[in-house]
Amino acid sequence: MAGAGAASGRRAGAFGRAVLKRAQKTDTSPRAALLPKLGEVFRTYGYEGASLTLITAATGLGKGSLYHLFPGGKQQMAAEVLTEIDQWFEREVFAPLRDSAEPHAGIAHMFRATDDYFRSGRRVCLVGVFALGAARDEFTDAVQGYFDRWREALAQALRRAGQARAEAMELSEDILAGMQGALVLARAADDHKIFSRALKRMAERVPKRVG
Amino acid sequence: MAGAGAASGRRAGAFGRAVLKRAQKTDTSPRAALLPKLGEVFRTYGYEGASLTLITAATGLGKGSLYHLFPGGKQQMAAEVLTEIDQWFEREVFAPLRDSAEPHAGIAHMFRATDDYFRSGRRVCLVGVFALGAARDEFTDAVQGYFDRWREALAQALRRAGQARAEAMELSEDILAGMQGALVLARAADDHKIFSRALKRMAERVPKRVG
DNA sequence: GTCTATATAGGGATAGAC
DNA sequence: GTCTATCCCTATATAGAC
Repeated sequence: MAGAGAASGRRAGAFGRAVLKRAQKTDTSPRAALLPKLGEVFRTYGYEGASLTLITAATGLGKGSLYHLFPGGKQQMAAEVLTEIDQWFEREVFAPLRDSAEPHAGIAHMFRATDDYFRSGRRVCLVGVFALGAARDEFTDAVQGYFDRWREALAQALRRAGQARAEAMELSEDILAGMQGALVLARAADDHKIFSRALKRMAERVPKRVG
Repeated sequence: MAGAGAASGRRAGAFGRAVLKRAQKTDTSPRAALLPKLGEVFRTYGYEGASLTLITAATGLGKGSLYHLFPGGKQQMAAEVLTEIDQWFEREVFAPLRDSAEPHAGIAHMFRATDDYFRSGRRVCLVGVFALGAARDEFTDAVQGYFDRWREALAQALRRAGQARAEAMELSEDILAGMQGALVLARAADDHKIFSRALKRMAERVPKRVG
């Protein structure tokens, strides 16, 4: 779930489907199926804590198979997981924020998709976990880009919704920080409702549509 | 720095000083001097990533010395670091929130002390780092207690400042989450100003004193 | 493409000299 | 109280059989 490709393969001949797949960069190779499982291991144990033993247990594959699929080892696994996460957010969150005709709809969609993705607070943010640790320096671009493009897309939607430039910048920063912090607090207290409450309050801080 | 004991040993005879030390639990043993250095290693590399090799480099002590001082190994080191952090916040942040005659003064003091402690965003929160990783389960009480008592002390100050019970609970949660999230974003973007901006905006969300 | 060795390095931890 | 030397285990990674 939450992975790429859930929306593919709907109605197309063999040729059309292949084109579609390439166009959307949907990967049906065995590696693609592993990425969500790898993601959960990195999320739970962090980059350093995610040992190959834990990874073999989570994936059901031996080390030999893993290195066959990811010759670059753990680093490549994490890099591909980050790429997949980025693509998911680009499609499900950033693009709607930028493209939806009605900016409030895009913002509402962001809150829904985010709540889903983080399982209403039961799941932490892998990019946040990496950002806080030493792994940040090994995955700088992915970590910076994720938050940067999220903030930028959200600020743009807020501006389109009528907010002044400075206020849109500030509120987008507040909302992103509020979500990340709520994930920290939720996991610290082992109480996922902290995240739901925070999401709700942040949605309320978005100025309503005039008229 | 930012550790315990900076305020001790000011003006007291040998006996008075000893009493003072015990009363404040100020520890002048060599172990106490190591805790800040250990803290920085755990903060930077996380619990799993903080290898004894890194720790020996940061402290200038060999493994033998470290195990002489901390027979419980890495676990004990981390536990004592967490205790020291907790004591520092209890003294510099939680107690002022609870005890200051003027609640707004306690809250203002919290923002100043927090800005200092996190070096205006250049430093991440060790408790937050632990909370997000697998170490949380090994240090549950310390991790839960830290955020819990902070939130509780802040909510109490907000109530004393005139806020309704429910609003005080919500705002205290927002402020804690906002700070933690801002530390994540600041480190992700490698831009500590994100934290300062967030602190300022959160201070503005605290209702002003009436009159 | 998957597995079972195996190689090599680094992990945490201990013993014992000084 | 500090060091060096060492133990044993687990880490990542590779080779090669199937």
